[in-house]
Amino acid sequence: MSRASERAYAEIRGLILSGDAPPGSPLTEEALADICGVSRTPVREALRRLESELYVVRSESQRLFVASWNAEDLGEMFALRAMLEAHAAARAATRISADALAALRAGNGRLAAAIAADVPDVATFLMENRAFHEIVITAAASPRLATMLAALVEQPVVRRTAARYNRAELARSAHEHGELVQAFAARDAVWAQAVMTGHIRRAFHAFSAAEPVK
Amino acid sequence: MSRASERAYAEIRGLILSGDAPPGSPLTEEALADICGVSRTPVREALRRLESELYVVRSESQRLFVASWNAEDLGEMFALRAMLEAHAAARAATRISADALAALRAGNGRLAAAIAADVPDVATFLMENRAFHEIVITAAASPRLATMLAALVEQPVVRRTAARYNRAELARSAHEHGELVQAFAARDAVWAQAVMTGHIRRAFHAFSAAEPVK
DNA sequence: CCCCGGTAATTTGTATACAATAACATGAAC
DNA sequence: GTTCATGTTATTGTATACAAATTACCGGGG
Repeated sequence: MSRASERAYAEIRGLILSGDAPPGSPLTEEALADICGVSRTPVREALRRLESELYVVRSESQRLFVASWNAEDLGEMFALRAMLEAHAAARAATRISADALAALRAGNGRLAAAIAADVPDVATFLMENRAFHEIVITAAASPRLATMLAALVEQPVVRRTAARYNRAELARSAHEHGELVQAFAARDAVWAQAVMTGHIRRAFHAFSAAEPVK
Repeated sequence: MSRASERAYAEIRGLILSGDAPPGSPLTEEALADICGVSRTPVREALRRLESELYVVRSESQRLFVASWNAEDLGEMFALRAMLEAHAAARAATRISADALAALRAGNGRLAAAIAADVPDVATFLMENRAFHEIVITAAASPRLATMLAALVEQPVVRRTAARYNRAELARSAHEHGELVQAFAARDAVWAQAVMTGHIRRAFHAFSAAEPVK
């Protein structure tokens, strides 16, 4: 995708992620074209992509809306994510490079230190958390798996989960990441898979408890 | 998607599935527009969709080609399919309706009878096989899971696997479907998941043995 | 013979105009 | 007051023209 449609994609995605375009709100091509400063053509391409990534949904009459979700959707997304990401962890355990493993260890060390020092910098946590999971997915070396996971993890509602952690949950998350590093170091696929399954499912339940979906 | 782009999508997809557009061959918008009898605009939309469904791949210079695969890709696709479809079977076991279960039983009965009577009608088998798996996926009631599976199962190379079965493999497949029906009737998610896992993995190994990828 | 520029040809990207379709509002009939 | 028909408006779908980028080809130089 080239310049204009790429810009439009980033712009519209930003509107959705920031909440400026809330779930369920309609998206018209012309309005978005004005906002992005391009014509409708690249906007249409961006919307197609956002649709395939489940950011937007299309009504039977071809009108587009920001995707919304209910409790059932959320449960479904996390169940799939747990399964796929645990599979990724299992693959990563036997494939991860020494460099990548070191990067995981370093990132998690930084995070643990910040938590221990009682510096609950949420932005830092989100960044480190994201980097951790991305390294694991890359190490799994399965492009289709990566694509599928991206469709789940990039969903705004899923990204929001980690932002809601309290201090105890941050510490728990960092501890689980630490255990994953151990499992990777031991090249133990079964162990890694089990830890990741629990890691994701606990994240889901902590989030559900904290922010019950209407 | 509306008339012209829908037609273009079906037309181009047909070219890929039939082999008229073999893996690796380039796809230019104008040529496809001529073939489909529409302008480039709906062709572009169709190609975007085919790209998101992995039928076509895009080079770094934005040129499109029919997707190709190697042995590693094939193994990856089947590993993912086994995991996802086993999950679908597990969900279906506790959710499937009496009607859907009856449809599975009936379809598999027809198939078993045809095999027993030594009528190896491949087209019939493919149709029944496809219907069986589709009922299971529908019964799983997880739209995201269905989308992910479709991206795998619809791949030409995957669809080809079942077409290569010999008589013994047909019988085996029908028998496994029968066991799945039993597991569903018993509402046994663990059993259904295990049977489906083996079913897909055996299909993969039978195919790999019969048609080693260059 | 190979390599390197430069130009022509091909291909994709974007903008715009117009057509088709769906949503909406208005008003008449019951 | 409700309902249905109809015209109006808004929105999406398609075609086309042109711009930008990439590729291919050709000629000259090393």
